[in-house]
Amino acid sequence: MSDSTDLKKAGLKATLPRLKILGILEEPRARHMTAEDVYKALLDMGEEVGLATVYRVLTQFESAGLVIRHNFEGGRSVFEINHGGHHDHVVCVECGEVFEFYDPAIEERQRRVAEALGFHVDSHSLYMYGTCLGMKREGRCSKKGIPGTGVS
Amino acid sequence: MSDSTDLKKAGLKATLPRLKILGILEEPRARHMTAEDVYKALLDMGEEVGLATVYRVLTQFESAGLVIRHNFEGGRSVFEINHGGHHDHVVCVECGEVFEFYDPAIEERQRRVAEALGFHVDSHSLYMYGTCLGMKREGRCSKKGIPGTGVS
DNA sequence: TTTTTGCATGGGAATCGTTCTAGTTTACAC
DNA sequence: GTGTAAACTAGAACGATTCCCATGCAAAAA
Repeated sequence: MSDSTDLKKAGLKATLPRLKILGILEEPRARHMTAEDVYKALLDMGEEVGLATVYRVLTQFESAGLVIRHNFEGGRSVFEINHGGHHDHVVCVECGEVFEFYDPAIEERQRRVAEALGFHVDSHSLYMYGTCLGMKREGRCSKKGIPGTGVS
Repeated sequence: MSDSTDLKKAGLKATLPRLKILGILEEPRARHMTAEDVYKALLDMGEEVGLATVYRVLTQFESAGLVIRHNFEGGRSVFEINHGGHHDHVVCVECGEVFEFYDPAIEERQRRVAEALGFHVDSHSLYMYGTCLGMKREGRCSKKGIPGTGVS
C-alpha cells in the first residue's frame, strides 16, 4: 500500500511534506529520529519544509498511530515508524545505539499488574539504559550520538 | 539519621537550600515532584531559593543517588526521593495519580534480555499510562494534574 | 469552469523547561 | 575567627517545541 493511501486512511490529506516525512521514517536506516533529524533529512533532499511543519506532522502521525513517540533520557522526543508490533527499547548511553526487543512474559506481567490495580492501560514504555557490547569489548562506541538515532 | 548527615555522606555541604529541598522531598505527601513543584513549595515556606538552585540541587541529588529522576510523558522531569527499593510506575493521564509496583518476574526477564544482548544496564524505567479506577468508576479524576505529582 | 471554503504551510516570534554566567555569600577545616 | 573553595541568587541564555498569522492550495459548491 502506498504512503498516500496510508495517509488518507488516517484521515490526513496526502500533502508533500507529509509524504516526504513518512517516506523518510519508512527508510530502514531511519529507525529512531528526532524532529531535527527529520528536518535535516528534508533539507538534504532539497525540500523546503519548515521545522514547525515537521513538528506538526509528527504529532499528527503520532495521533493517527503512524509513528510512536519516545521520551528517552535527555529531554527530546524521538520518533519511529509504527510497524504494528509493540516492542521495548535498550539504549546505549555511550554510542546511542538502540536495540529493540519483545518479551511476552513481561507484557503479560504488566497486564496483570494493571488489572490488579483496576487500571486501564493506554500505552506503556520500557527502556533500559546502559552500555552495549561494542563498548565493553572494544571500547569503540564513539561517545557521541550516532546520526539518525536522535540520541546523544 | 539526619538530612544533614545524609548530605555529608553524599559529599555535599549541608547548606540551607539543600536541607530544605531534601526535607520537602522526604515528606510522604511529596512522592513525585517537578523542579517547579519543589520551587513553589519553597516559596510557600517563605524560603528565598532560586529556581536555578533547585535544578542544580536536584541534579546533584540524582548523581548522589538521593533522588530518582523520571522522564514521564510530557517532556519535563519529575523527581522522587530514593528510598532504596526499585519500583516501576503506573500513571493516570487523567488525574495525574501515580501508582508504584515492583514485579520480580519482570525484573528477572529484563536482566535476561540485557544479558542476551551483552548489554550492561545502568538503569531502566517502566511506565504504564492510562486511566485509573477512580476515573472508570466515578469519573471523578479532575482532568487536571494533582498538585505535587508533577504530572499534567 | 469559476468561486468558495477550509485545512495546510512556512517563517518567525513566543513559550517552556532547563542550564549557564557573574558576582556575592556561606560552610567548614584549620 | 579566618581563608578558601564551594554554593548561592538573579537574570540572561539556551535548546526544543509550539504558537501565530498571512499565504497557498485543493476539494466542494455553484
